[in-house]
Amino acid sequence: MSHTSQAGKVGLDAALALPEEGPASEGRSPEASLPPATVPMVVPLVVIVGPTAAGKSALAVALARRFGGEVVNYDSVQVYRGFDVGSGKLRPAERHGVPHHLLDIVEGGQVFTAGDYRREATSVLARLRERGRLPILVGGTGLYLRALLQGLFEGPQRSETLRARLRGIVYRRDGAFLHRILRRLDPTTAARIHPNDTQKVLRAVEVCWLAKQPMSGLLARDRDDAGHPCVGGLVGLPGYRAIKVGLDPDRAALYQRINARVESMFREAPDGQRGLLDEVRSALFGEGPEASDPGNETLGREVRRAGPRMGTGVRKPLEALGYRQACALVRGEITMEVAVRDTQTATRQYAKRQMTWFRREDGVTWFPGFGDDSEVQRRIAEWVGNRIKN
RNA sequence: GGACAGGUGGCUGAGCGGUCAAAAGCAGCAGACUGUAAAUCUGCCGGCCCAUGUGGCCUACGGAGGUUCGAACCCUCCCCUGUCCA
Repeated sequence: MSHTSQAGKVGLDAALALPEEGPASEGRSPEASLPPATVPMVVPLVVIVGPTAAGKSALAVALARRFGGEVVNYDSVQVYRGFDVGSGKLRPAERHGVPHHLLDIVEGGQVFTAGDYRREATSVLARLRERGRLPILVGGTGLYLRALLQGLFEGPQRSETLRARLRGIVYRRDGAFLHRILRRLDPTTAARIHPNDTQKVLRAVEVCWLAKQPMSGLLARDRDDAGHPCVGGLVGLPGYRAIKVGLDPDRAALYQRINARVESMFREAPDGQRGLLDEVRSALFGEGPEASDPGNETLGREVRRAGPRMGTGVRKPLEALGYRQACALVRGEITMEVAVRDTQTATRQYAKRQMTWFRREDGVTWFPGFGDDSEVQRRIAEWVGNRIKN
């Protein structure tokens, strides 16, 4: 099941390797069960889950200081450089010297996916293991966390060319038509995905097409390309024992915090620091590699017709909560009041979705309250301390 | 004081004699989620009841009366709100 850190890494990389490589072309002979000597020690890994604004980041820092850990981000917006205030990144001073990983690793114009995340995160974890540091995962993107902990099935990466073609179909016909195509390619998966969920239908068609086999088949595999056993096409994260902490603050209190936080994000920062609007302005109009933005107008129209899409010229993080509204505000399309209100609402809804996702995450121990409350920190630290020992 | 326009479920807003517990959107609640995920999508959404259904009952379209077999929709009066004229 497990491998040494080196072997494990290689194995993972192979497992994650992408479509170009032929199926059985591996030179390595699959070692389904490695000799015990090379099996790595199973090390603990702390995971913090919970809705936005619950104080996860503060808790992470507190735990890191207490247990000699380092923070590893699993938030899909915080990975972007230059998107700090709006994504709720801890400011350097608030990190109290604790190293943070996987922040600011992508430029605004670049696409970053769950697969990319898994690749980056596994290598960070390997490095921490070598240094004997306790990894503390914090963030809010359930899919990224799952991609890391459980793995992703071995399927093709997204292909912009194919997607462009498929989108053309959606354009000319409709989403339901694409779903009918999927039904022919892979009835099992088609049954699982609602015809209106074009984004997921599109991905499924892409997978079937590129892999030249039904996606449901890939999901049912019990052995990965390298011959290692896996479940449902997932290779998991061998060598780690996840200790999962969930923050479960009072709903009304959380919503109040969200409202207040959003409000202050939109206000110009008093102490000369960059605020949300500054971030948006520089992402939109200049400074930085992603300054010029030719095809944006045309794309805007496409976006409206075919739903939010990515492509050249569109910066993914600008579609994120708060940034989207801030853009509209900077362009003069909405007022400050509306921008704030919309962002507050959208953020509350996001928090709700996170709760739905994390509620069904396996093995989470939930704690009431906020993560920046010292009493809550103390209780959780005590509990985590016990879990690390066993 | 006069002339119009209007008052509909938490909000916006359709409906203008029966098929209306009342379109649609928003908000809210619940859920799904395997490479865009701070995304995308689904269900529920006046109350109560048998909880099987193209089910039953109650309360609802500013208030009070009236016309009608039947009214959110028509008439009368009253109370509010907006615009205009004084």
